[in-house]
Parts: sequence; C-alpha cells; structure tokens
Amino acid sequence: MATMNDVARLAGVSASTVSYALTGVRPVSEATRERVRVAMDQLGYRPNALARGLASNRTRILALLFPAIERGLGGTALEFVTAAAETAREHGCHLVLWPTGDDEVGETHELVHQGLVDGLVVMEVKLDDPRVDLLRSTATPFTLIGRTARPDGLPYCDIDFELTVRGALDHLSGLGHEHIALLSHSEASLAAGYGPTVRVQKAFEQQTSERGLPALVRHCDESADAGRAVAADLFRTHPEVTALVTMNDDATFGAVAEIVEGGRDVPGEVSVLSVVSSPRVGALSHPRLTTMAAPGAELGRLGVESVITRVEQGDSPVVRELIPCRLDAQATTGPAPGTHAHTPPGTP
Amino acid sequence: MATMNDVARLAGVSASTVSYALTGVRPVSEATRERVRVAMDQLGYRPNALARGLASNRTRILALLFPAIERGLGGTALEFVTAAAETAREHGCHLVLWPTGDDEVGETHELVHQGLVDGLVVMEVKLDDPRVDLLRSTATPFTLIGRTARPDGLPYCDIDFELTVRGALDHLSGLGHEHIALLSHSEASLAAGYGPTVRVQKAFEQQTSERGLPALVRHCDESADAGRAVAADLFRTHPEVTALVTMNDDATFGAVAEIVEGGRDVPGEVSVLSVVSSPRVGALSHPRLTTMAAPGAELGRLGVESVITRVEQGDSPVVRELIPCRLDAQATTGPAPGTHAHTPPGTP
DNA sequence: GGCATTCGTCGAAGCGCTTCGTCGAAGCGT
DNA sequence: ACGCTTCGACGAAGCGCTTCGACGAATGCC
Repeated sequence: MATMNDVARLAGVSASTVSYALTGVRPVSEATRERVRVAMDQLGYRPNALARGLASNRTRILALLFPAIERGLGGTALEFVTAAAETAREHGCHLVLWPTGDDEVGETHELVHQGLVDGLVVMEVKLDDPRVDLLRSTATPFTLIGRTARPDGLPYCDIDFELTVRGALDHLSGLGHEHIALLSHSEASLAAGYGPTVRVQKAFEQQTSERGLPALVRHCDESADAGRAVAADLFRTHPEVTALVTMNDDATFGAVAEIVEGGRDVPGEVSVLSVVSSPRVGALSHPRLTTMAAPGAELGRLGVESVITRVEQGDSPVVRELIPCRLDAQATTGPAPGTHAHTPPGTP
Repeated sequence: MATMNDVARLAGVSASTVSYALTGVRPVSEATRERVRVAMDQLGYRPNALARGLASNRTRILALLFPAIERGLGGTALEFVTAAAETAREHGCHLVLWPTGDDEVGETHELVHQGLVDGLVVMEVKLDDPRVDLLRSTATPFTLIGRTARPDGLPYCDIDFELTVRGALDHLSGLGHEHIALLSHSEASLAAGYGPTVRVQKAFEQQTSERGLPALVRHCDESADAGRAVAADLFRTHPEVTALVTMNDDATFGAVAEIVEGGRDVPGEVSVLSVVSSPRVGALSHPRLTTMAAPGAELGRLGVESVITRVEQGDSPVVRELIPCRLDAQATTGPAPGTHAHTPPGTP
C-alpha cells in the first residue's frame, strides 16, 4: 500500500506538499498539484484514515449508536439509517452503525474516548439515559434521536408525539368515535422509560381527557400473539370500544386478527389506527392499515446534519426538532357504528 | 484525555511497560501490572484506537458491508446483524455496519485501503459481484454472506437454497400438492444476479421437474400490492394451482390477501409457504404463515468467526458453509383439495 | 535598484501507540 | 564465587499523516 512519501518521491515534492495538495489547507501551484495527482493515481494511493485521524484529530467518521439487543432496527429504522448514511456521505463523512451490547454505557464510553469518531447520533434514547449523562461530560458532539425527560440544552430530533396523537384523535373523532383505546408497547418499555411509550401515553391521556373521552390504555409485548391476547381481553372487558390507536407493529397485526375473528368487522365496528408505523407495513395487513408514518428519513437527515454542524463549528446553536407522523388513511378506519355513515370502504 | 505517557508517569514506569501491561505481549511483573492498572483507572485512561491501529496495523474493527439502497435490512437481517455484532464482541472486536451508496466498488475500495478495518463481511453478494473481484486482489480478509456464481476459493456462508426448496417441496408434496407455483423476488433482482432469486428459481425448476411436476414461476416486486397483482394473475391463468411457495415477504402478504378475497380458502384450497422468512414475520399474517426461517443468526455468527479466524491466521482454511432454512409449519399449509384430508387447522 | 510582500514549498516535530533490541538484576548450577 | 540463563523493564524508532515555522524566489512599490 503506497504511502504519502511514495507519492511525494514520485512527484518530486515533499510530503507536506502532497498533504496540502490533498487537503487544500495551504495553496499549491496548479502545476505541482497536477504532478501530485498523477503520482497518486499511478500508485493507486489512498490516504490512511488512521494516520490522518491521529495527526489531525478528525476522522470524518460518525457513529450511529444503537442498542442491538432491543427491538432493534424495525421497519421504520431502515429508512432512518439510509437517510442518515446518505446525508453523512453528502458531507464527505462516513456513518457507521455502532451496535452496543449489554454494557451500553461502557461501550459508549470506550467509543468516545477511543478517538475513532468525530461525533455521534444516539438512537433509542430513554427518558433517563445514562449514555446521555456520559456524553454530556465529553467533548464529542452528539445528537439524540428521541430525547430525555428534560433535554435542556441537548441537541435532539424526535417525533412530535403530541401532534401525532392529536392527529390520530382528530381522525377518529372526525369519524365519530368516542370510545378509543390505546394499544401501546410493553410494560417493560414503559418501566425502562422508553420515550415513545411514555410520551404517547401521556399525550393520549391528556388529550382524551380534554375531549371528554375516557382514556383506556393497554400495554402489550412486541409480538402478534401478545397483540391477540391483549385485544381479546380489551374487547371482553370493554365492548364499547370502537377505535384502537396502536403503537406496536407486531401486536397490531395480532390485534386486528383477533378483532376480526371475534366477529367484529374492521372498520365497520372497530377502527384501527397504527401510529409511529409506515404505509409499507400497513400494506401488509388485510384490510390495509390506516397508519401514521414515522418521519424516519427526516429524522435521520436532521440528526446527522446537526452532528456535523457541531463537529465543524462547536459553538453552533443546538438543534431541536420535533416532527409529527403523517396520516395515511387506509382501510382500517371508518365511521363509528351508529354514525350517519356512508358505508366505509372495505366493508363486504 | 489521558495518554499512555500520563499513565506511565503516574505509575512510575516507562510507556512501553504500560503497553505490555495492557496487551500482555511481553510479561510484566504482578506488582508493576497492578500499579499500572491503578494509574489507568485513576486517570480514566482509554487507549486511543487510532494510534493503536496505526502502530500495530490492527484495529480490531470489522466492517459489515451492505448496500443501503437495496431492499435493505429486512426482518431477517436484524438477527443476522445482532448475532454478527455479538460474535465480534466475544472475540474482542467491534463490528461496524458500513452502508455503501451508489458507488459500491469505490467505497469498498476506499474502506479497504484506508486501513480502518481488519476484515470485512460482505452482504448481499451478487452472482457476479465487482466488490468481490476487488477484494480478491487485496490483502484484507473477508467473508461473503451469499456467494458468487463460481465462488472457488472464496470464503462464504450462505443459505442452502437447494435443501430449502427440497424441504418446501417435501412439505407440500407430503400434503398431496401437485400444482405448485413459485412467487419470487422481482425481475430486476433476477437480472441483477441476486443469488437467492437465481438459486431458488433454479432449484425449484430442477426439483419440480425431477418430481414430474410442472414448474410455474412468477416474479414480483417487493410490495404487498405487487403480490396482490401477481397472485390475481396467477390464479386467473392457472386455477389448478393449489400451493404457492413464496420468497418475498411483502408480496406474500398481498398474495394471501388476494387469494382469500378471490374466494379461495387458505389453506383449504390454496396452501402458502413462505421461504427465507421467519416465524416472527409469519405471525403477522392471518392465518399465520407457514414459513421456512432464514438462518440469520447462524450466518452472522459463522461469517464473523470466519473473518476473525483469517485475520488472526491468514493461512487458515477457507470456510464454506451452506445452511438450509428451517420449516415452521403453521396455518397456511394444509392438505391439497381432494386429498383424504383430516380437516387442516385454522379452517373456520 | 533596493526593500518589504506574497506565494509556493520544504523540513521537522509530533499525534499516541507498538515493538524491537538491549541491559541490569536476580536465580541457577557447579 | 563465577559465569550462565531468565526475567522484567527501558529507550528509541517508527506507523502515515498533519501542521507550523521558515525560507527562497518572484513580485510589488517608491
């Protein structure tokens, strides 16, 4: 593997000149630059990232920190990652996904102090997240996807859960529903302080109360089976419910199956609206799910841009963005039973 | 950030001794090692990965190369990644996911010559993959997940598509089916030489022929809608078909929906078996899909282990592993119509 | 025409670590 | 008591690059 010295020798210049020709930090005459360029591709030279990083304290590598164990990269995370990687590339950076194991904090600590990355994007942020406390005390720029309970002064990009819930309730209220239940993530995720679980539940309880509706919340593990079980129990104990807001892709499928098998028509008797999901996932269901799509791509782009900005000028203002999910009305939501209904689509 | 020299000074030893205490490359007395240890965590010292890599030519970082644009990290890819990351960790390595953009080859080239990684695991290998040609000519160890058309001498881990198709046909034949169609990935993926598409199709055609069955193959884009359309067309032109082998998660959901809506009972009249999928995805369907689960975790583990072995001793024998998918019989496969059938499960 | 500028280039130092050659001190046998 | 080995620790070189101070040549000005 050719080194910079090889290039310098071949081009008949000094190593520092090669460096300047490469980085443009200092001016180099057109003629010299050309000679260097020729020498480089004659040797197939590639700068060694390690040496460069060591000398310049700048690697142009960003890490996307995510806990591998958890629910992992779900359907919506993919477009997040893709957008993030693309954005990084546009800025001449690399974005590596850095899965953390059981010892999240330790591994994060190591990553940061290893000097391997210029900055990081932190996924799956909990309301009380020890990684954040750690990062606060280091010099490495970072941005959260999600946010802690009190994200004062921290840069973050997150879903606007209040607006999302508002959108969901508006949609269902507009269809005449008055008994709306929330099918959320697991109790465990609530206990762990997983932001979406907590924030959606809070928004749901508050906004239903504002509208004078009862607030019925059920937690559910991340599986179709759990969805079935919870839905069965819910409609046994609360047969008056006519609409379900779900935030739990796997469980949603189970719930819909259970409702239909239990003899209730969807959306004739029960409407289902899956939030923080995506049309693509919704299309897998039959009838096709009405969803509110998580703004994965937007968050990925914003998150990376925010980090890069702070890497390049540490004093730049902190980015805080909240983006709501977009409604994609499909076949699982329709007028509440007894409403002056035009027949909803998808009814046999 | 404390350096090795700081530690050395505090411990009253030389820098090289600290290094030896840390790596164990040369013996260090118990007493000295302890002093170094104390100094280290007094200073919160973390070795700088860049400097270490530069000096030792060994970063303990492995890259998992995947084309971000493509179908991306599907449902089964998650457990693959998780297992791979975990395995790397067990060996004291880091596994970073390295998404490549449009210029796959260029980015791979850069990655390899940057010296940033010790080895790589290449995902989404095509039958004729320029990245592989590139990697062959470099010194960096790598292992393919998938394989090229003629993977002579290359280390790879892949799904055993022949055995998988055999398993699928055995299952369906055992249930009395004689008109079995294959619903595969898109034409585009076939044209691009995507291994699974090509190999499953070939195995399907060969094995149906061996069994004296007609070979009916349909390609289909990766979406529920495309699945619907293709299924509709298939059963219009070939009403005799009683079983569908699918390899296309999104399309499978659409196909099942279409079949049911078209008035055919699943599995009473048509059986559906989704291969290279997973029980988790199968559980989202109603009725629950019979699947053959891709051995994601096994492949991830094997792939990483193979690379690490070659990193540590370059002359180790080349690993080649083929693992079939596991059958998980659920509710979408049952006896062919007209067979001396006990009522299949899930029939109303 | 002489002096201050500017431009382009060079050399050397250093980033934080590993590694190799070396050397003193201790342990062994005779 | 002597040389021999073994053990543990040291110092210096070097990995491939960036960066800073410096310097010669070309340029500008009065």
